[in-house]
Amino acid sequence: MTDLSPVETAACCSPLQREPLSREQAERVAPVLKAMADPVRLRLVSLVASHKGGEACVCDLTDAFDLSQPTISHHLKVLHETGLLDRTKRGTWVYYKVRPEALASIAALIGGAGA
Amino acid sequence: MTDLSPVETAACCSPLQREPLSREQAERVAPVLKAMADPVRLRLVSLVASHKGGEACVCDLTDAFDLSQPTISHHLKVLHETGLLDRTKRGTWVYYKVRPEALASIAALIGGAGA
DNA sequence: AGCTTGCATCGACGCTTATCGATGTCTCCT
DNA sequence: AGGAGACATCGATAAGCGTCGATGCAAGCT
Repeated sequence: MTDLSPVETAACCSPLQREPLSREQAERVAPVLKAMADPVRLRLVSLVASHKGGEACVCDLTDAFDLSQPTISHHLKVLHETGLLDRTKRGTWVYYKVRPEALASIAALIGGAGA
Repeated sequence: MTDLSPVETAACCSPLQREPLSREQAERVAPVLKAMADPVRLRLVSLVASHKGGEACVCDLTDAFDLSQPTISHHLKVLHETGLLDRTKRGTWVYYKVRPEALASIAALIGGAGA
């Protein structure tokens, strides 16, 4: 019981087009997709990923939106709890970093062709 | 203005980790992810994809769930309007078929590595 | 014509969620 | 110690969404 994050439990499914997803599998995968199914969170992931060093602090991200700081913090929390973003605190700042394997496993699930 | 479906307008973005998504791009892509961010719809796509001939009629799908027929119909409508599923009526039955390019473009957007 | 079957649409209900302002916590600086 | 800045948490509100039963519509059968 190492308490896997949603994205980790989602990694162990064969591609969508390969064989039918079980109910349990679908219920584990859906939250991960749901975490990305928001314009703000999509941009957050994208901003963090393409930021210098592959990580960004909250202050960098907050400036990119016309949203309040608590709202951004909330979205980052969702992405972190899902296992899509890593969190590191250094001094006063908190840095977020994408987990490439997470995105890769989702992509494999969705786009995994018959091959 | 050939009235593109969401998934088609979403196809023309570079991968998430490549460069930051614009607000407009994010708002076009999010609905597509949202369409897949549901356990039932995930299973529907998976069931249709792996069904004989790559297509399935609604009756086949309804039997796979403990949900009412209107509910399944609603989910299929969402998937169809997003451009993920094609719809064909033959006689009394309606057949749904996945659009592999749609899934592929989403996968490319999410998992498109730096390479 | 009338009935039956397959699927879509409608209206309603309850739950989830995105957003905000206010507040709390922690760290750094003076 | 005290103040300031960075980020998280809380409580509230409004909008969105999944689900249902009831109904509508079209195609095939008797």
